[in-house]
Amino acid sequence: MSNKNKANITELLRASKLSITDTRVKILELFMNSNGALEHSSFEKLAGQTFDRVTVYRTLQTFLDKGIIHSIPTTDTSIRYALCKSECTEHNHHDHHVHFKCEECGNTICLDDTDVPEIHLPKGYAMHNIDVVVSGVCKQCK
Amino acid sequence: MSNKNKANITELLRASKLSITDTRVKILELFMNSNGALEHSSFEKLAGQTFDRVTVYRTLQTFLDKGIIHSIPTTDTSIRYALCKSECTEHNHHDHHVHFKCEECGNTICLDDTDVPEIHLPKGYAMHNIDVVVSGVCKQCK
DNA sequence: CATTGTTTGCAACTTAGTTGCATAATATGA
DNA sequence: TCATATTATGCAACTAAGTTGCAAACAATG
Ligand SMILES: [Mn+2]
Ligand SMILES: [Mn+2]
Ligand SMILES: [Zn+2]
Ligand SMILES: [Zn+2]
Repeated sequence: MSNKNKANITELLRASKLSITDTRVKILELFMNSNGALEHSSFEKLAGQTFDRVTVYRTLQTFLDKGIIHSIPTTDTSIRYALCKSECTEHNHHDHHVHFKCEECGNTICLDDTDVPEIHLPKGYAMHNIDVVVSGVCKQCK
Repeated sequence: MSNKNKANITELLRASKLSITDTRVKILELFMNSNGALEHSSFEKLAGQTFDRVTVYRTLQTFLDKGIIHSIPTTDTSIRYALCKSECTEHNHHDHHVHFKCEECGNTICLDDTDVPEIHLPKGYAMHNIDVVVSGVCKQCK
């Protein structure tokens, strides 16, 4: 982990008015060093260090609340989490990108450059958020 | 439950080469009488009758395998299930519709007439399935 | 209606997620 | 830098979710 990233993390936490703790820094490092979305179990067995399950749950919830990470829906029992872009704030998320889950390697990634197309709901429905999850085979697994 | 629906259910099970059992019929009745997607807990505490949790899990899995129902992804721990349209078969699902989850009433419904728009993935990705889940406020809750 | 294969329910288990509370760590400002 | 107030963490104990093996019950078939 570079010093640059360490500084980023500190800044990110400060900007969200969160105190800078070991767990939070380590979990953010993990996010930054991974190129896919992470599921809950990834955090407990992290690099020698063990984090209490409860702390991980609470940390992820805090990050969600603050708009630091977003969650990606699944039909199995493993919700995934990924870092939000810097434009996301506590009350205004901008995660309008598509998520891709590879059926081969199981990896889930954010396709940041693939826009979510417009959806026209029937009359009477108010839209707050759209989640698009595409499954298939990824670049690497082809 | 009308006789017509009972006949439909029997036919549906037979078409999928599944034997006609109490649990399967009751769970399909529940689907047909509900206008939203159902989560797992809905099935256990059904109308006086109690179903074993294990049986419910196995029945839903069987229905998924046979293309009788489809699952709707969530970011909480309550995957929802809904009946497939008749065109769905074991190896060829046609669930290209949008799902809507109301943040007020919690209800999840299939917007059967709202098509999933085309998505253009980056080069190298093969698409098998698209899930679109919109959250917001539904007709009734407005 | 007897036989065969499938489905169910139970027990026992694993994994996931929650809550309360005492202790430890962080932020702040004197 | 240090004392204090505030917040985060870890532990214990719990509830909920999901899985597996196996014996008994049931449905399909001729
Ligand atoms: Mn994402
Ligand atoms: Mn649907
Ligand atoms: Zn892959
Ligand atoms: Zn509603």
